[in-house]
Amino acid sequence: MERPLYRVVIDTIVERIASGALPPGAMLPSETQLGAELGVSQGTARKALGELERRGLVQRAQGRGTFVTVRTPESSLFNFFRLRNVDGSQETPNLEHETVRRRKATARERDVLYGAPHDVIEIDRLRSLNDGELVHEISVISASMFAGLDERAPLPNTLYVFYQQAYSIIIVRADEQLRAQPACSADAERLNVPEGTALLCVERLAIDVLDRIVERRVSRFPTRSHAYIISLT
Amino acid sequence: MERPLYRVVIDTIVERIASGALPPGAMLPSETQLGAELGVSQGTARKALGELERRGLVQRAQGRGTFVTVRTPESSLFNFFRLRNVDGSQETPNLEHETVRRRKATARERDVLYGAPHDVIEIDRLRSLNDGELVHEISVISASMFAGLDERAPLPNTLYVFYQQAYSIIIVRADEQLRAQPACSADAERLNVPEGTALLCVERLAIDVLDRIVERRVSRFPTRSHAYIISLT
DNA sequence: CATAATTACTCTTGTATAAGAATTCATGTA
DNA sequence: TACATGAATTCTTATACAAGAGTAATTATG
Repeated sequence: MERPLYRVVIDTIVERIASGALPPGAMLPSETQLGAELGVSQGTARKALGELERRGLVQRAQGRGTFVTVRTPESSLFNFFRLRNVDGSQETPNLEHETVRRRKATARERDVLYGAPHDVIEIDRLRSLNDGELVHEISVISASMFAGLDERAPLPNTLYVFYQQAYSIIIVRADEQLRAQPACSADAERLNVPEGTALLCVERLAIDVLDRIVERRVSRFPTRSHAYIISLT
Repeated sequence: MERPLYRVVIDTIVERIASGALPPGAMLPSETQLGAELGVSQGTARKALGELERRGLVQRAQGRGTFVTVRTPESSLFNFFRLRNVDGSQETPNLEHETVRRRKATARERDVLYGAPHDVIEIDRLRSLNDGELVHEISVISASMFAGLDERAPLPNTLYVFYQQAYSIIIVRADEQLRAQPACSADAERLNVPEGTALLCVERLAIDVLDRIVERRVSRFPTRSHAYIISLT
């Protein structure tokens, strides 16, 4: 079973990006150089780079070159924060409250997170949108994979950008389950809504470029002035 | 302002599929034939076909050929019906009740639907999942674009397959807004849940291959034993 | 002489073409 | 039935040329 050459090139570059050898913003070798280095033609290197561009891992511009995609707070929000105003516009949520602590993993977390960690770091955050609507998020990550993260509070607003910059862990996909649930008393107090209010509840598994489930996140929020928007293809 | 050749090829094939000249399941000309017919090389025809495959409009198999994607009830459900069991498995919903009627479009519908129709057809359906959970859907389409549809009840379970087969209208995208809302008394009666139960409310605009908004659909359902699942990239 | 505009050059990716390999499927034959 | 053969298809790789972007040299201009 032999991989095609262009796939070998893809895997090589993915590995270099995942390892941090090619950091965000770095310029990749040109098609010609890459082909010479890996012993394939320029056209084959080109095919690989095109596929990586489709995956969003690199960005290309005629005359300039190919660059590792820089995940800015804006682009990260655009991709992975689906809450929008009714007119479709987006706003950056503000951090209202944050607690970070290290604890033992639950059975479910050990099952689902990459490496079946014994200890996890739990990031509990309350975020607010401009008109006062609140979002409660609990993110759970492996303590060994993100060593020392629990001592670096306060954390940046967009965690995935931070994961990439500080740990070379690049989130490329998120699988989500959505439910509508009534607010319990704790929810009601946190989110400043009456108990029993219908909340949108999102359970997310975030997956990195090496196809590892890196984070489990549960979000709860009302949808009075905002909606979760998505495009199915 | 000149389109690249491969884009001309893409547009040509899209137009043939949208017009019904290439019906679902039809075999496309081979790369060589297509190239000869349109005056481009085999490689350029190939590039166009590859892009159409990525869009899901055609399916290709080495040694067999290229075929217009057949939208089966299964594939249509997989793409556009996001409700799944907690284990990720999918089941086909059963039709419990259906009413189809023709009426004047509301201002919002005229705004949003392609062609700003004066009259629309409203398809009101109640569907059930295996364990009894109910889903209420209201689909609204242009009466002129879907002439005679209101006299063809009962309609098939999967409308998008029917749209393609009977009207050559191919849905390729759906933009959705999700909210959590309490069940009103009408909801409660229809869905057999207590009034005030948290419901997931989905407003969908379905878009066809020519980028026209063809249908507006509003769904409401509880998420006790099922969840709306989605993968973000 | 200083400075701005132009030109030429080199590097990059984008587009187009072609040839051979791999796969599938039908058909003929033992 | 089993197997070989051949024709048709897509898949992989390679190569040539076009076009965009940046830089340095050159020229024009005050």
